[in-house]
Amino acid sequence: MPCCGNPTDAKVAQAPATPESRRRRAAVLKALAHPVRLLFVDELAAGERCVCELRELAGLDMSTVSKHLSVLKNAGIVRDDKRGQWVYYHLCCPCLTGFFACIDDILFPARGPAGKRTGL
Amino acid sequence: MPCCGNPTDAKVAQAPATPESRRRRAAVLKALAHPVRLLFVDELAAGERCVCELRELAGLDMSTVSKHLSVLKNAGIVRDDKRGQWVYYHLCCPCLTGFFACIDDILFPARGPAGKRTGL
DNA sequence: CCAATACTTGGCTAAATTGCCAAATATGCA
DNA sequence: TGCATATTTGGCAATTTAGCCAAGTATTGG
Repeated sequence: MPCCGNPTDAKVAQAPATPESRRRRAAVLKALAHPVRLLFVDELAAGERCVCELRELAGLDMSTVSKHLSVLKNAGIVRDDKRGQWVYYHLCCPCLTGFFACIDDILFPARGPAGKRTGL
Repeated sequence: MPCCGNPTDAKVAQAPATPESRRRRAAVLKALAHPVRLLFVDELAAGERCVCELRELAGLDMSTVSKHLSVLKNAGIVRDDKRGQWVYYHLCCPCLTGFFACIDDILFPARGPAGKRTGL
């Protein structure tokens, strides 16, 4: 069972958002809001990876990769697991696929004109 | 029918992400990644609102509110509709409720320890 | 123990973000 | 027309972000 269920189940009837819940949700969104971090999330959806694998995938400096991963970790999106010389990262929540389908509906609406937007 | 369907339907079996799709998804996430903009999205989920209503809700300068709305608009999340003296904003995509349920599963995992995270 | 590999942290710069104020634009009413 | 209200835009200061390099820590192999 995916952790998010589907939009018609009980999860959706959530408590009203509060300033605090919005602040925390914004923090998660902000952590995801970078192309390189989305790349890592995509990759980790297929299984755990060590930092050097992700470094090669992204083609960035190891320190940059490490900082991106710490952003994801602090947001609760991934966890790390040090085994010997390597640190392996994995996703905490498998729900992100449905999540991205939702974003893509904003990007590529199936129905009606999108209206004008810039720079997306 | 919600625009996003549920995680088990065809929407989820999407084309593999590309650098471009990640860039665009990141842009949507970034637009949502602010507490005030989440407040507006919550409010607009109940129906259209004019800028001055949102201004009062947020307690911010009108110019600040206008800029937040333009961020949401440029990301394709809301549209505006000028009627007389007022500009009304409304959500483009009703899928955001399920979307937030997914974020909340990261924030409040139902199963297992969350591991350490900071500053969320 | 020493060197190599894996990773993180600190520091720097350039760029982006957020909030406000002030000014410009648009609409409606008298 | 002329003023008030609604909204957007420009500009500024403070803060944050993203990338790199350099330096520090940890683990393995010889």
